[in-house]
Amino acid sequence: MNTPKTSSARKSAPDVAVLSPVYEPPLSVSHRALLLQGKDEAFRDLIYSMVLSFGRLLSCREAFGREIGLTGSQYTVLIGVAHRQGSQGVSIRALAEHVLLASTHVTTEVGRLIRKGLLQKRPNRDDRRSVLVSLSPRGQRVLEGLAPFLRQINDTLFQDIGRAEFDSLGQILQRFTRNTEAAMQQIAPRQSSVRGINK
Amino acid sequence: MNTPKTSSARKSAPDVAVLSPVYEPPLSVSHRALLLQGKDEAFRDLIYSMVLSFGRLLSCREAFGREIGLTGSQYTVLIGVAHRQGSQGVSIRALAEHVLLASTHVTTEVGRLIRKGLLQKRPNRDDRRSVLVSLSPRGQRVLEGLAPFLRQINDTLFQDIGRAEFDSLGQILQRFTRNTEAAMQQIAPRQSSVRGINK
DNA sequence: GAAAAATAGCTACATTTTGTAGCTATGTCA
DNA sequence: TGACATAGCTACAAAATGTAGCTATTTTTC
Repeated sequence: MNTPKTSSARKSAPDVAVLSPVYEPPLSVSHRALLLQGKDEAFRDLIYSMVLSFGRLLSCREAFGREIGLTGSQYTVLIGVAHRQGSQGVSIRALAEHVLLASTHVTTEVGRLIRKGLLQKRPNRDDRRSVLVSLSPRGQRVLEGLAPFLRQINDTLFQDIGRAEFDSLGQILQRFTRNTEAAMQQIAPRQSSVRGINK
Repeated sequence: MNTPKTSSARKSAPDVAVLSPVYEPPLSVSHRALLLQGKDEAFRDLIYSMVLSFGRLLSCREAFGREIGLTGSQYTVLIGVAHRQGSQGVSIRALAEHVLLASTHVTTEVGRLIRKGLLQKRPNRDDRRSVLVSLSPRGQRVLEGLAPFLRQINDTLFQDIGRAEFDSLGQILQRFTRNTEAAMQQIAPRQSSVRGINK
């Protein structure tokens, strides 16, 4: 008969019909350090944790916003202004780069936050195309009031993580971030705009 | 005069009008290990890298989809089926949990992928409410064709990261993910639905 | 075994986020 | 001066996300 003695001798189709073989998708990486016994499961688990925890970070952001009656990206813009306004205010473009949103959306969210009385805007004398955005007194008070909740959640996010792990996470992530930038360039000719590389 | 000799002696308002002091937003964490010289900058940088690089991961996902004529979440559903169909297929609910999308959206995306000829669906005999989704032969071929591009990008993402860093990143992220879950509970009474905790 | 409750999936719709095009005003550079 | 670049704005389109309500089936409970 033509049944091979060992399965390793078999090369292509099995010689008996297998009713429902488990489908095996192609490997998603080839980098050796990411493969355990030729399987990419650990790699996919890692990506999964990243996507999962990333989404939850955004959920926290939404919660911060909701706490003061804002959407997630409105909160992002508000806190972005707080950190970037310096002494004079921040331009729309600089703010957009900081909060990783397209400048066109920053324009509209800033408008909404002004209507809510949380931000203020004034012309930039050095460049009359530009405007300088800053917190209104009420915006400052609102952020002060939110801070305890913010700290509570952020502390929870790192509750059992010490300085050593914090530092090493920072280092690895710094490298990883550089790599994502390289990846963006490899997919760039295939697409026009990419998160974190707003025009 | 009442000007103190040292600035540390000053407690509240300065005694000369400061024209444009730089605004200092409240600290965003209190956890000691995350504060350097009382500043939370390193913490905020870390969160920033996470949001940036994880967002770029989603951009990669979109690029994978675009490569085969799909949107980001359509690709996510397709590859999710590939990894979960096993020998029989996967239910909508199980798939939804795996890909971190609401089951209602999985239903519609699966429908679109069937219309594109990439997936197939059949009734589940053990539970006639349920359906079993699996790749069509064409779906399998499409994923095979995409795999080289997929591996190229994923290799880039980890290009200079060795096994040791890969492992430690995995460990830290595992802990971090648990913490995000705790954070979700703390914001839960304040909001109804949260990414990664689909009902 | 029948009624009540839970579950799987589907459709439809609203909201939010994100992408993109086109416009004005101002600044920069050859 | 004229060509081009930049800052910001408005409006619209596409995609992602949240939610409500419905049917069919299964499980639970009395």
